[in-house]
Amino acid sequence: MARYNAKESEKAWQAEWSARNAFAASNDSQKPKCYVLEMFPYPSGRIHMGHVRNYTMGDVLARFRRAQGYNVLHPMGWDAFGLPAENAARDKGIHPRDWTYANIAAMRSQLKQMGLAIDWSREFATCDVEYYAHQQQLFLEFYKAGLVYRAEADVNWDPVDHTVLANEQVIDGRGWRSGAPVERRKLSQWFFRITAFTDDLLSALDKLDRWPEKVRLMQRNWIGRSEGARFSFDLSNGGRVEVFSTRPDTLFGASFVALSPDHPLAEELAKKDSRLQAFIAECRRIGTAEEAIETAEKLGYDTGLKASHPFDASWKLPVYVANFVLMAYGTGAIFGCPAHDQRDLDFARKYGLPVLPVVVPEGMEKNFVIGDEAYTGPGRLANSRFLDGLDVESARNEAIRRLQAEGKGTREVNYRLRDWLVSRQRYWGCPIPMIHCPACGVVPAADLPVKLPDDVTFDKPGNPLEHHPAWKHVACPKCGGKATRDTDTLDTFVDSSWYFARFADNRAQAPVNAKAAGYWLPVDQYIGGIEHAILHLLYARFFTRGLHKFGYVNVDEPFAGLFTQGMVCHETYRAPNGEWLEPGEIEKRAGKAYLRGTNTEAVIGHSEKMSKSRKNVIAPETIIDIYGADTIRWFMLSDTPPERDIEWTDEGAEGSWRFVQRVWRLVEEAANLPPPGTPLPKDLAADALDLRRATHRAIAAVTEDLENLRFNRAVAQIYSLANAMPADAKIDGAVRREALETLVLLIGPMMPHLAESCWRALGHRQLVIETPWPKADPALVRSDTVTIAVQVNGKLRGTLELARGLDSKAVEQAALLLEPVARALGGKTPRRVIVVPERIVNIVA
RNA sequence: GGCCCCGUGGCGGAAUGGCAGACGCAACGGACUUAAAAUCCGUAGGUCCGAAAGGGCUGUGCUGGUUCAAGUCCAGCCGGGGCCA
Repeated sequence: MARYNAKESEKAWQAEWSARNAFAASNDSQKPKCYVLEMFPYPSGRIHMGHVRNYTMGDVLARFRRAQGYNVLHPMGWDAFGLPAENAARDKGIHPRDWTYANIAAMRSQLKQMGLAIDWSREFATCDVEYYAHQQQLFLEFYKAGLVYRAEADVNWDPVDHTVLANEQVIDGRGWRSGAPVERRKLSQWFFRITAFTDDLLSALDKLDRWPEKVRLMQRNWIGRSEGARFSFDLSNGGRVEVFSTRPDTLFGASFVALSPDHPLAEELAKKDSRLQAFIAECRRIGTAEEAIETAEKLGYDTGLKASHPFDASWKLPVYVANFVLMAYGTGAIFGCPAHDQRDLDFARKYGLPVLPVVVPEGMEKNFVIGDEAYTGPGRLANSRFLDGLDVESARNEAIRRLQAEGKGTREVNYRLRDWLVSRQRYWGCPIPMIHCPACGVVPAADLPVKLPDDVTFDKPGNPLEHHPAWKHVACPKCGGKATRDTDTLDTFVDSSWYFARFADNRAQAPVNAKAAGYWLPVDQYIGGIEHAILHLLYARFFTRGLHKFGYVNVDEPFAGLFTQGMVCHETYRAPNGEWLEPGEIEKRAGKAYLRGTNTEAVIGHSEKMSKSRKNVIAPETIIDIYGADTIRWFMLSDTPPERDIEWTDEGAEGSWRFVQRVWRLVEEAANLPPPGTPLPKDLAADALDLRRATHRAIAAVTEDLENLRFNRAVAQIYSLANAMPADAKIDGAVRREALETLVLLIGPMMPHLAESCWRALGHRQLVIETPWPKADPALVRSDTVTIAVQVNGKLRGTLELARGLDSKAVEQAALLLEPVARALGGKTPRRVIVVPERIVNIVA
């Protein structure tokens, strides 16, 4: 008997599927459609375990739906623009294009080794001119629709690398690469007007019922709707300043007004005040990250101006410029109520400003004082004139009503969500198709596509497009005069905001083939990492609304179902000197780890997400090389629920491998099976009936589990069916064939190569991928008898095996006759007997 | 600090309010083998009684509550994680 040769068999089946063009999706089919999509990868050069887990899950679903009779779209592409390619160019002297396409070729071949049921004919990379040309067209359509605009924006500027940094690239106030202190600069940048859809992006979340609640919550928080009031303070210099506050009820607790360092008034005052100027410059050094601003020490500069309280003109408040006030939120100015806001309190304590509580919690009317913590809870208003005695909500409404009545302000809804800044001062991205003309201003490029020039160098800091001698110089499309191209490229999140629509027809002349997209969208199941819960998904939702507006798609929501899978983790090891060790550098003996080949003990650390820095990475290609793709796929699906972090273990991999061999053995050893299609006998022996029941119960359970992406449970059900396979040939052959064939079909989506080999060995000419999903016979899933638990006072005392549908009285009688029940009762008469039909009897004594 | 999620054997984890621990991993005992690997059979939450068969008690982070019945529902706490600050 031969062991299953995974390597040979997997290669052969992959070739067979490919030759048949088996996974090509039809844009014209009578079958119901199902669009399964995993987040496309960045072409770093090799796949990692996270990819394996992600793509295995998607593949199982794609193959399962296909077997169920759906016309399945399961495509793959490459999120191919981005900084690493430029870093490679600079460090290794490889052109970003060559580096990227070489990486794509390598990863494509690795993904193919996984045996994914992907329609490779739809593949594209976002760095393909054919893709980004369309993206430029879309950019211009957004522009014409008023959804793209140019504005001055604060950016994190790295003065050494001459580039703008994203907030997450600023670490402790320094550029992540250069280590230089980051400056806040104002630059003219391109924005997508995502805030045009704020309300809809927020309210439509309620309808995304196949999204994890967690992700919807994160998006809600990110959008950050808050209700409050916008009103103004009159200033001692004759001007006025508008503030936004969610707590107008605390107005009588105000002790200062604070402006953002970027507030126009602050800048105006700074013109005549060099110390204020210096202070503002100091503030800008923090960068733009909210967290950095939040955790920095609260600092202020007293402008000397006084503001009049809106409810009492004789009440004057000092006006500060303060580093914790964000220009981007509300109006860029606040009133400070130290008693009920922590930041205001920190500020007030530092500058010796009054702290007057105006909201007092229930029962503390006599002795309420504010210490180091602001009070933000419920209570009644105090020290607040006409608001005294009201609860917070009523006081808020009343304060707004009065502000409105006196013409000082209005009720307003504010959002945390900002417009999306998409300008990046980088080469390896989609060029922004705009031209700057000294005469005509900003003019859309007329010569699409605006292609990236090939002859660029990366020896200077900054943007290579800016340094290119010729590329940016161009005639103005409007007046023909000398003009320059925009040298910025688009944020790579733009690339991933519409790729799912392009997959509907990747050769379309238009950016999106409306007919094809109308057929395929929305994506029925999108699968990816939780790290994209906010930005990518929000941008894609925004973009889809734009595409809808332009008539490319007929939905607002791109992803009807979303699933976020957990990370892949592994144990970590450290040498006695504290250095991280790779799994290959240690060996385990009796539960302890030693440096390989020595008696030096290594420290076994926590299981953590696989990462190079902790050296706990296991390369998928190594595992595929040893065990094959089916084993690694099976591992990824087993045991751990898909949304949780999974721990990779060698033992688990071996266990999966053993199961591959076991299934193969079951098929090979099956003796004297009648040919495929042999009808089942009418009368079955008891053990044959049991096997049929196990078979059909497995079909029902696995089907339900796969429908709900509960892969780990499906795996357990399949193990149970394998355990039910008889070791001998006493059971009717046709029944054993049914059980075996079912087992093979059920593993089909998970271990597709093994399934094909087994199916062939069982005498089929057809492939598993052409075979419909098995159907469970309800009569066999439901057993005739039922096990009823019998409790006395809630404690299990025995079980009854009874026919279904017996009346309660009979069940009660049978329960009372059980010997352990009688013993537990000790002669007492039951006070009450609860009979839950076909489930349980509880006797209360 | 606010909001949300999660705490079940040695481990990963099952369990529409109704038999806790399915299934897998690791472990242990046995069979096969000259031996090993592979494979097969079996055992197993803890604890106590018993020679054994078997039986008692106890058990899902902690403390209460609701219920005939709680891993599951409610309240509070402890611990871990996430998001927003």
